[in-house]
Amino acid sequence: MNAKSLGRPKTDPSRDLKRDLLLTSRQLLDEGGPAALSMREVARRAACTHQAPYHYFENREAILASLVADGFDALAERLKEANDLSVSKGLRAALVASGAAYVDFALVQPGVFRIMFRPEVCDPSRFPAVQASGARARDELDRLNTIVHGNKAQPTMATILWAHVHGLACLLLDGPLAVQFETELERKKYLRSVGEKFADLVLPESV
Amino acid sequence: MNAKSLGRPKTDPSRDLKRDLLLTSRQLLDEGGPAALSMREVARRAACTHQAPYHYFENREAILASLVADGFDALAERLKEANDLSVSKGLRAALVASGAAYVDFALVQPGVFRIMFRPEVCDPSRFPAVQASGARARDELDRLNTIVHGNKAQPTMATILWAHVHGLACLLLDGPLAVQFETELERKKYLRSVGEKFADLVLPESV
DNA sequence: TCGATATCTAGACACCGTCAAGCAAGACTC
DNA sequence: GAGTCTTGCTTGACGGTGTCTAGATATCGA
Repeated sequence: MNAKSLGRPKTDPSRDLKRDLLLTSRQLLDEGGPAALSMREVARRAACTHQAPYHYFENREAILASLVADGFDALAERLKEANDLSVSKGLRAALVASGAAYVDFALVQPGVFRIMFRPEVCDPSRFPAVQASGARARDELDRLNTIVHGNKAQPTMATILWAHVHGLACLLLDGPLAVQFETELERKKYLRSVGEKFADLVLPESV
Repeated sequence: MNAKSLGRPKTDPSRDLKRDLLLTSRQLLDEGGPAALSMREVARRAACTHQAPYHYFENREAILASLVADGFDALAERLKEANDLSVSKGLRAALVASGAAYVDFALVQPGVFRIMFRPEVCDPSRFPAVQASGARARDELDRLNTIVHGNKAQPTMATILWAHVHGLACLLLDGPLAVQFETELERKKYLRSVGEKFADLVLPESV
């Protein structure tokens, strides 16, 4: 039986409910965090009954897991692009760009970023796709470490790199840095100087 | 009217329901995150009706806010003790101890730590006590910055310090470092070497 | 004795996630 | 072209949730 050709095609082929549900979910997540993402509200906004989402997602956590996996993929992609700068622009540029990419991702997709490291919201051990995408992001940060330190790279240094960018993103999203800046320009300027300062610490010989 | 002397004293004076509710809440938070903290479950565990908690807390968020404020106070206290080491043991010892104190706090009170930087769970702007306690913790980290850098201290450096310890705590609690270690001893050893390595970066002259 | 007040209890409401059942219609088999 | 399979939903129900409203009861000051 060819599953693809069976069954009723959508009455409105221009509509993709699954995609709409994911878009709506991301919106709700950005607006009010995971607590604001209810199956019934998602359904209401996507203009379907409260059970329709269960056709595409086993349960609420499966929606979150899908968003988290996509989030890690997007983050890995951004980090890869930043790391690749090392070829054309050198170590230091790659280091600064990676930090900026990580923080920028958190600011652009705050709702998803906030749940990406929260096992009680979405437990990676129950979603292999989340684990795989998470590993991809992690690999890029490890790669940054070897780019910066070459064969002298140590795991402790990779941890320091990740802790720095992750902590910075958290403080900017929800911590004291969230309310400190009047304009986006100010914030970017400050972030840039933090990035440069951190690069000075990690690559003192290049000061 | 002296509000303290009015009203019915507790039938069982050895019982302090408010305290019990807070203890129970912290337990639930550690067990399953904020989603697991329901007013009704708190009431059940504290052996009262589902409405009794409302006598002491305006709503669910008020319980969380109380825990968060206490959490920031405890964190500030730990950081203060670590910073004070600078007098007897020097800058570097204070720097390493502060990082260890921050991370240790997150591991000892994971449930509370996880919601301390999550405005959608507990919005500081609605709870002045949370803001005040949060500022106290922040002040200690700023103080660490001036201890380490003296009159050359810059805000960017304070941000780097906070981002480092906060990121480390997050990665350890819920990130990739959470599953990496077999024993607590291994984890402590690794954390120690991360702390020393970070101190090397921040205080290169003392290497 | 009599409110006033603290400390709760009891019931109701709307909303939540999700289980169970069913229905309409295109695609395939014959 | 009838019958069956399958998809993509809809409808209804259940027990759980936060919280509003309305008491109930016990102890104090007067």
